[in-house]
Amino acid sequence: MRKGEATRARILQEAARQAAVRGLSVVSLNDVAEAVGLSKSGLFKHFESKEAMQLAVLETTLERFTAFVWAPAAELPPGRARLETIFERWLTWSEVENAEGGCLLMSAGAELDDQPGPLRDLLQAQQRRWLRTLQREFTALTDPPLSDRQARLAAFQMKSFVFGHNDNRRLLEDADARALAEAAFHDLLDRTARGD
Amino acid sequence: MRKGEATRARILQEAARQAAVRGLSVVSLNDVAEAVGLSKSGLFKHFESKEAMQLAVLETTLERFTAFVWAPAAELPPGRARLETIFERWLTWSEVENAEGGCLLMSAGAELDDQPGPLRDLLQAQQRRWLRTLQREFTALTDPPLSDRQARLAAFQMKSFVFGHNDNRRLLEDADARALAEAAFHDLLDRTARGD
DNA sequence: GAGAAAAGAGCACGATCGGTCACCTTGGTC
DNA sequence: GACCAAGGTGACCGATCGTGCTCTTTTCTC
Repeated sequence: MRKGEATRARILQEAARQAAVRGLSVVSLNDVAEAVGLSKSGLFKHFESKEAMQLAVLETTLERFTAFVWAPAAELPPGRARLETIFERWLTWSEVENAEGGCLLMSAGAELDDQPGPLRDLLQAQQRRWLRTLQREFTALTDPPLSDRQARLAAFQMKSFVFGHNDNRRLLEDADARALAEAAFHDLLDRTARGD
Repeated sequence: MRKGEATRARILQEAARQAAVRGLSVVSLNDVAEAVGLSKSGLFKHFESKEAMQLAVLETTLERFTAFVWAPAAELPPGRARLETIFERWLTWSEVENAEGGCLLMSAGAELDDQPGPLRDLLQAQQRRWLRTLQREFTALTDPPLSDRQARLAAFQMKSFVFGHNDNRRLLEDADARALAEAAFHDLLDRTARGD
């Protein structure tokens, strides 16, 4: 059982890597098994189907995302510094996690947005929660607190900048992607704090 | 030849539809052929390979994008109204073009960003040009004109809002996605015009 | 209307896909 | 050290993948 959990983790790691590069729905069980040093049928002792493996990949990636982006910010009190930490960690996450293939959550979002099923359901639920978290953080930014609509608008922009950063960096290969995103975000923080 | 061009167009239309839903690299020649009422081998009289077909799909989609988004704006003089038209048409494009599968250019961007080849090259080149076009439009927004850096930052934000709109609408199924994007964009126009 | 070229059908190929089954090997427990 | 379940292998299944081949039908041109 100890052994089993270790190989399961190795499988998930490799599967996540391939999913980030080729797409979550296009990972090949054969290739994953080979890379891990297993036979294809050996995989099925850890996951009852390909979809179950994809789901596990998504779950562990979501957990890693929370640990990497949210956890460090959670130690700070609500406010501007916390939001800045979230944004910085978020950008860094999308840069270093699966460095070759890019952020899995982002590519999976584009991939799953029109393919109903448990994968989409899971990602949608988490992303909705994440966006509400951001909204809550913005609400706590000013005194008196922002209106719901203002906070939603700010959270929407914050998230948009992460998407923009990702596209500029990966498809356009723009070396200034991060600087642009940071500048846009700090403008957003400034005018939100001013109460625009 | 007249006949051939017609079926070629039908093939491209169906292939684009499937590419938007399933992903550009996962379109099935069999399914495309069947949907068009052709045999699989019949496809190869119009495209020498699957990749050639994907490339043609991307090319025609890019042309349609330009015709739908840019052409109406090009009739207006540079300035705020033109930028507003571009943004509105862009959002509408992503909503109505391949309504079931979403904007092909967006999903293809996420799909191709780590897969070198002519497909990625084409999309990257066009998207870079498009972003420069937006930057140019922003430059012409104020008198005196915006600095390069300011215009780039504005274009980056505009594009980001389209990405955010797309994700909110399709994955999160947020009914307010368009309203949020429009609000964010008009704020951007306002403060850019003010010279922030 | 004859002839050539284009459009398309049908079949088969090798590869790969996710998945199953029977069998063997290892590791942990009493 | 016996035992049993967990971990893992290899062969194999049917389906589908992109693609090449030969052959027939349609369409355009003179």
